[in-house]
Amino acid sequence: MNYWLVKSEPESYSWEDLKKDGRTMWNGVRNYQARNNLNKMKIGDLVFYYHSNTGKEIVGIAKVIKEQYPDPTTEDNRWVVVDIEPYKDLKNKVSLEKVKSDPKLENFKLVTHSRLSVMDVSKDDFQYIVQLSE
DNA sequence: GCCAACGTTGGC
DNA sequence: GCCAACGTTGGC
Repeated sequence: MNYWLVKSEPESYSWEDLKKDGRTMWNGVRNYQARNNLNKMKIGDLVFYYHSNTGKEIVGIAKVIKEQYPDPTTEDNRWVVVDIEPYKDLKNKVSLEKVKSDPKLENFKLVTHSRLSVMDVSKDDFQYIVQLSE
């Protein structure tokens, strides 16, 4: 079981949209590092859902329900998608500000690789952030 | 809305 | 293979 974090601008597709839809295809990734992470996702993996730009906070946890397949929104076969569904709301959202100010999370990729849109999260960090949200 | 950081592209 | 130019992301 692995843990991940994906970013989305709530203006284009928010956590609420995902809950309304029940599931979604995570398309639009056009970055190799992010794509490589999509490739590694397995059914059942848990994924933090982060709102970038507006909110700048982790708002929920999604679950991988379909592993990588070619992105149908492009002819370019380099890119893949996965399907996710909402798994859990975070009781208390965890803001970027909080993540940044927490010395335990100084190596969290959200801070150190701020432009990466799909990143892996260590089990320790995942559990720690879940704790922060309770 | 600006701009820094970073990734990609293409000319040489 | 280098690097300048350009495009995109995301915090502020």
